[in-house]
Amino acid sequence: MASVKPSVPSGTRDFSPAEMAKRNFIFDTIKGVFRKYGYQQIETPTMEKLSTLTGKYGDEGDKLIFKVLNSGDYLVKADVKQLEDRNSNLLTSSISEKALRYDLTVPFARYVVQHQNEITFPFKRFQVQPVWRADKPQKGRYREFYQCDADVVGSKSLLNEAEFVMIYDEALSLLGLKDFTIKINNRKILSGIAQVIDKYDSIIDLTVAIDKLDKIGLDGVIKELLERGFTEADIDKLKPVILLEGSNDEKLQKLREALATSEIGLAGCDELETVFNYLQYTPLKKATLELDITLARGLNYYTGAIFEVKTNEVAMGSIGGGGRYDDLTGMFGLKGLTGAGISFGADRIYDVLEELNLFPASAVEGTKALIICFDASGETFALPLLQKLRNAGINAELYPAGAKLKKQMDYANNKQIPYTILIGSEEMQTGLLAFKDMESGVQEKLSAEDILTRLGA
RNA sequence: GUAGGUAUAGCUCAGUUGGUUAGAGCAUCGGUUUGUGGUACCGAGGGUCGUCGGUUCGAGCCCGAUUACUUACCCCA
Repeated sequence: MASVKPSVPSGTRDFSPAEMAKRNFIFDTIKGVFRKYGYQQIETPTMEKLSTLTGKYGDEGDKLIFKVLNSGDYLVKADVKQLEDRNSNLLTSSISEKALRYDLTVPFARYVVQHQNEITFPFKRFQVQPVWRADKPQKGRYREFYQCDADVVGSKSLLNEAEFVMIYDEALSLLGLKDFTIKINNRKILSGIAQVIDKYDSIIDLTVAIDKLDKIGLDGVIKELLERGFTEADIDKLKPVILLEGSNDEKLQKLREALATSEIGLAGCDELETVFNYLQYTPLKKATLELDITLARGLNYYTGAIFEVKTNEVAMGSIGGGGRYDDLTGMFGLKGLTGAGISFGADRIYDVLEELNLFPASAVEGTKALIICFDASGETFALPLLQKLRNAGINAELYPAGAKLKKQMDYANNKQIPYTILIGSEEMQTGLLAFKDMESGVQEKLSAEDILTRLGA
């Protein structure tokens, strides 16, 4: 049999022990903060019914859903006409009924509707699981990646929005970031702007264009707006709003003036002001909260607040985002439930922490002590000590089989084990073991009890 | 979907205008050293040069196709 060169599908990755330790540091920190704020963890299946997912992410999104082929002889049940026509799109529905989860929000909505009688509202849940997208991978963009979501359904209160800001602030501060900006905007303000220039129907084009301000600059935005059918007069009205400056309060003030004729726009201003007010009572640790009118985000289902988080320490896309979406569960037949949520981009946070060298040494909790025997006769002597170490909560190993010392030492070095305990005939006779600090090379004769003490037991 | 780039040892990559037997570093294994690792030295294993076809006396190198990977755009986290 020809051997196949081992590799993983593009856009997916293996994670080494060292990487997993760092990833778990991120996940554990974020989960801890979620729990602290009263969010409870759920998980949903890797696969959802295809019908649950289709139509929720727009036409582009539907194409990016990984479909799972039906079990058994799926072609028997395939639609003959579509098969002959080579019509992949239509054929899909007759050969695939399941698909990989595309995000955590839609499965969550399904969960809420399905379990509505068991849930006490407002329901605060968090979820940390991988999602899959059949996208073309590129830098910082994978076909399998993790989302860390916290959402609350069944509460219109803007306290939730304020709490999201606090969660971002606390979690990212705990991860070691020192300078990051939580950008906040409100979909209603964007609607108001579109209303004021009388282009309410073109709100998507409007937001897609101004969202790119920091990427392509004002001239680029103007060009894009012109291409999308906006007039010079529209743009003249837009400019002062897009280029707002000053403190959040000053921006709000100017916005109220600009949006005076738009009821919905003013409602958005009111909401933002309420959130800002709440946050006056809970000072932020490291985050800067910034009202950013150009923040639109691609997701069109946001109806109120919109969040995006960026680090100011390295050049990197957003490391978190979220917002409020009314009628989250409406697509599954449960009307009138509002939801709001945030998400942490764990993979990007990883890159940021790596670049800034912010992973603490404690994140890598490997073996602390390796017992090395000169020959197999030391093994039975070593076992009781090994158990004592482990009972004391010290990660410890006994090198299996009687390998040469060099090999055992190399093993300790490669695994970055800081201490070795050497056992030979002399040690077994005297009961004093060779305790070696692998970094300094210093070796001492210590009793088992002293070794336990030295290792902090 | 659009447009580029790359493909040679387990990994990272050299390889001259096309010319004998395919190169290095790292990694692995063994030895110098049978009670002591990191450093050093010596040695070994490991390749259908992505695949198929073409040009040529001769192709890792030139041409075409194909596949995989990768980068940017659209979009997204």
